[in-house]
Amino acid sequence: MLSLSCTDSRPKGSVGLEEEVVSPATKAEDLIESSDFNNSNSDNLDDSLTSLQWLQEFSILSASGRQQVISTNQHQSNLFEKQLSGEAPASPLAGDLASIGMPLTPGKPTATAVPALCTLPSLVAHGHCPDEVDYKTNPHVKPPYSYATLICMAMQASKKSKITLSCIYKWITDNFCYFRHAEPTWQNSIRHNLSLNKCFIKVPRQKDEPGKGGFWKIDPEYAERLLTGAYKKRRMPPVQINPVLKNQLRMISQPVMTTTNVTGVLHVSPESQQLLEEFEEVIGVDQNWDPRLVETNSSDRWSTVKGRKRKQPYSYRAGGAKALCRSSSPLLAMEEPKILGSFKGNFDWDALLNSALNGDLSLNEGGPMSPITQDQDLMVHSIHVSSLEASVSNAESSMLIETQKDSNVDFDEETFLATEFLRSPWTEEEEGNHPDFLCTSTININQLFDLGDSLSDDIDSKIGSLL
DNA sequence: GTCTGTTTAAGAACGT
DNA sequence: ACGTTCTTAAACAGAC
Repeated sequence: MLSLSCTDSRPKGSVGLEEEVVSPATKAEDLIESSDFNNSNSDNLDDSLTSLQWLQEFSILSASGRQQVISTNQHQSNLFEKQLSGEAPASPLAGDLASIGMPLTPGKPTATAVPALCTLPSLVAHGHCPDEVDYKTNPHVKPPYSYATLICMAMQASKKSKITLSCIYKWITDNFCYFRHAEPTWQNSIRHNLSLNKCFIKVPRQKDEPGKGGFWKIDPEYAERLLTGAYKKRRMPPVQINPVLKNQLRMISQPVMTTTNVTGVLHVSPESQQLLEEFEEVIGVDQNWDPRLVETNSSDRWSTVKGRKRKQPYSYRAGGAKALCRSSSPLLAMEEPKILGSFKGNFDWDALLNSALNGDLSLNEGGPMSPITQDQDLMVHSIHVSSLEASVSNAESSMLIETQKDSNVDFDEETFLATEFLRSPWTEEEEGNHPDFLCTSTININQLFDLGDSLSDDIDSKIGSLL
């Protein structure tokens, strides 16, 4: 059986960190030290179990057809029970499959009874579910993020206003195993993106600063522009198997069947929240920004480009098409905090949800942000869900529903993806303790539908009323 | 020589 | 069909 390591090999073009730049690893350590990343897996598991992210998936599925995701099997049931009882799986599924060279193609049927693992509702509806894949350890599948997004992620994770190219390389290779094994041509693409993408500004190195190259940061002017405009998104890049390993993947012949992922988890640790807020501060995000209040005339929105002179045979993100779907764009990454900012507002998500569901899915008696005791549980159509983070999940679940039903809001599922990433950038020091974004165990939505079609139809009808 | 940064070109994928 | 976004590849120049 194929077993691959992703810890040593680096592209020959890999570079080391410069001293003056705080490495992502260092910042990750800082984050770990100050955050609940120190929590045990079981803690994360608990969080995942308490999340109402399933509701988001539920709403998505209701809109797109639930049949595709409903399947039950004993394995899933057992896993679900284990999760409920606090017994975490020995290892993340994605990692397991990766360790045997199993190409994880999000959204495609796989043969084993793969539990529906998905903390990224954003991609579920589109057949992509990065959470099936632990990109940090899986060298086979190219992360479904654009290079610009990766750069933004690196910048954000660094918690610095500026970051060097080498630091970007470092962060990407540290956090995406694919790039450790890939040909270093991706670095060229990174540089290409930095040069051409208007989101990124080069900050020249001071004369007294040793080292090569300059620094890069996200253009605040561009970010500011985003405040008055909607983000533009693009498709999710197709799943790409690392060509270096492609041949090895052929060795794997066992067909696998997986259900489309229908569950998800959102965690917002206080530290991650702080990180996000710092990021917002850096890019000047208006905390009161409300996507619902933004007009959607994208052509006007993007008619003025930043004044920075730069020869650009073409420019990223200058277009005005109403592309709102799947992209992993830096704009998105910058836009998401704004969207989340609106979620931080006083909107009564609880009231919305409760009224929408006629009380049948009364998720939170105390409102989105009301404290919930450790032992307080949620009963969702007989599905017992402990509610450690029910408040947050509830708010965000409602959020999705709200935005989906509001046609004026170009809210995209991937917003959740990048947002969640920004909220919870993983750390490279926590190999065994995967941060909440990628490898969180989740509730199996199938359990929810075991209740029977009649009940599901009832739920569908209620959810449908929201859309 | 290596790294960094810019620029051009081509093509794929997707939306309109 | 066309435009946009994004990726990939390549060439080139300057800095270290």
